[in-house]
This record gives sequence, C-alpha cells and structure tokens, in this order.
Amino acid sequence: MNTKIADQHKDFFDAVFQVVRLIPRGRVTSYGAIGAYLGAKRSARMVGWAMNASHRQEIPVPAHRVVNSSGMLTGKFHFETLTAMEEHLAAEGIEVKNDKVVNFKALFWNPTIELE
DNA sequence: CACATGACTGACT
DNA sequence: AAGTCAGCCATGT
Repeated sequence: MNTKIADQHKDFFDAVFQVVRLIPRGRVTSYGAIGAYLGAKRSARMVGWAMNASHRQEIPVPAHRVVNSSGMLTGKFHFETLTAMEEHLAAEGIEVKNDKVVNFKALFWNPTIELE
C-alpha cells in the first residue's frame, strides 16, 4: 500500500484500527510502530488512546496483537477478562510468558516496512 | 484555564 | 538488570 492511511490524519482512529487489522495472524506490533507509520511516533500514547475506543468499533479490532515496545501485554487489563489477550495470542500460535510475548523481536510486524 | 491521567517510549541511574 | 524520570499529546475534571 503506497498511500499512507494517515495521509488524512483527520481519522486518526480509523487509521490506527486499519493498521491493526492489517497485522498478519501470528504477528504482533507496538504502539510506537503504529504511531511511527502514521507519522506520530512521538505520540505512542495517542495510539493507546485510540485503542481504548477499539472495542466499541463495529468492525472487530485485533487489539491483542498490539503490545508495548517490550512485547509486554500492557493492554490486557482493558479486555473483557484478564486472560483474553493471552488466549487470543495463544490461539494464533503466539506464546505468552509472564505477560510478555515470547520471541517478540521475531514476531514483531513493522507497518512502516511491511506496508511500504 | 490548570492539573491529573493514560493500552507509551527512550534515556538515565 | 531493574527501577525511575522526563517527554509526549488528547481527554476529563
């Protein structure tokens, strides 16, 4: 995809959600990576803020594939249950240990590179 | 309008 | 290596 989804950052939310939905099954990314792709790498918090509204989107957003820069499941507390995030990841073949994605570096999916 | 908070990150101790 | 601090910016009180 050549055109950056965030070209019109007027829809920052949709942009974030779209990128998250583009994450391949069995892969994960970070808030900062998404922010960087959207041209707001200085605002990883805004990505998290957008994700906070993801659960109320009509189209499901695989928020479980988004973790922090350390691969830790920092957003697990915002899911229906405390283990939902880990369950979803496990269902995709992603191993979670101590709230962290195992082999995170290898499973990391960088939208700026993958979507260039 | 000012202060506190947050699904973050990188640098520093 | 693990904990702390300071930027970051939109939202809520």
